[in-house]
Amino acid sequence: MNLRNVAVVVFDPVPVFELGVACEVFGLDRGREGLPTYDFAVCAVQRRSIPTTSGFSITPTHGIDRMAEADLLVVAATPPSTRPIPAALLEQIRAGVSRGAVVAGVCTGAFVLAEAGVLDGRRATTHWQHAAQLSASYPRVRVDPQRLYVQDGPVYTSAGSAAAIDLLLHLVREAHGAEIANRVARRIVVPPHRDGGQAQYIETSTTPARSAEGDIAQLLDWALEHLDQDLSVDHLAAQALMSPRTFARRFQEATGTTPRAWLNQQRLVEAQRLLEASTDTVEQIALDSGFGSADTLRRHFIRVRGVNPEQYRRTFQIGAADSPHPPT
DNA sequence: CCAGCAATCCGCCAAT
DNA sequence: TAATTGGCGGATTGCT
Repeated sequence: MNLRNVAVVVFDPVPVFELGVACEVFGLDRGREGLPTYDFAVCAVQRRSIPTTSGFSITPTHGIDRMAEADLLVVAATPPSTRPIPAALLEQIRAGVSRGAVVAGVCTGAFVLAEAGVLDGRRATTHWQHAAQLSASYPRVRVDPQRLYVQDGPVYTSAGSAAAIDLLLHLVREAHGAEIANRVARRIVVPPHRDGGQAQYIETSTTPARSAEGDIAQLLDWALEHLDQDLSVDHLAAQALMSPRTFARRFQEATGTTPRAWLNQQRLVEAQRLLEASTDTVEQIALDSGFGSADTLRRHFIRVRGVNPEQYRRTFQIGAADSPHPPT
């Protein structure tokens, strides 16, 4: 994916948080830190002062014609009152998909993508409060409210507000690799725990935070530092001072996945980083990231990324453009 | 790609 | 009594 030019579309009222996330990830010049820079624009149908969800107003600098230049179109959350959606805007979205751009619907932005028709037959998610309505209004969209974010081809959607971060970082990872995505994540101080390459498979937690989450969070930090070691469930449980059975339950509650699945995700992200940043052999990288052998790493890699480690490395070391797209 | 085998996961339940 | 714990066994996953 070539990702240089990003356009965000906002409506009335402008969702402050979602717009802020997009600005934080794509709208700041971090070129001095060796991170990618973007042509970034906030667009709206009418270039006038638009009220936000929090009482103040902003004035977009661009109209929706600006969307035609973008590699990535981010559609911010839209209240159901924003109807009808201007035909010219829907046309920009359809045209974007046709010419190979990527579109991302954040939160209720999925409704706009659905209205444009680019979600027909595709999987998508949205804020859990609106999932039923999305499904009812657009029967051709396969709504999965359990995911933090969902990719289907060039169309991405994310659940509630905070999942926008996970989605946009995922896009950064696809375009620029795990190393860059991790650095951006660190820069905006997002904890790495949901930052696995497969965060879209983590179920959104509806259970309230429990005190045990702190213990698990500590353990996750510890495990990330020791990925190359034998991290069996028994070892992890001992480290967390719990019985294996209780540990497994706590882990589920805190992360939404099982220990093994989480470890595999984290190890895969580490392997990706090493493939990009080092010239070590795949065998060595497999050992350093905690996979028992190059063969094991290869199988996990193909399953998640759709290409083998050698191909992935070549893509990122020669041309920074055109990252492989995993089949969905 | 397969087979053999170990680790893992999860429902169940007795004990706290 | 209600909630939590943790051991057990069988089905499954997934490693070598």
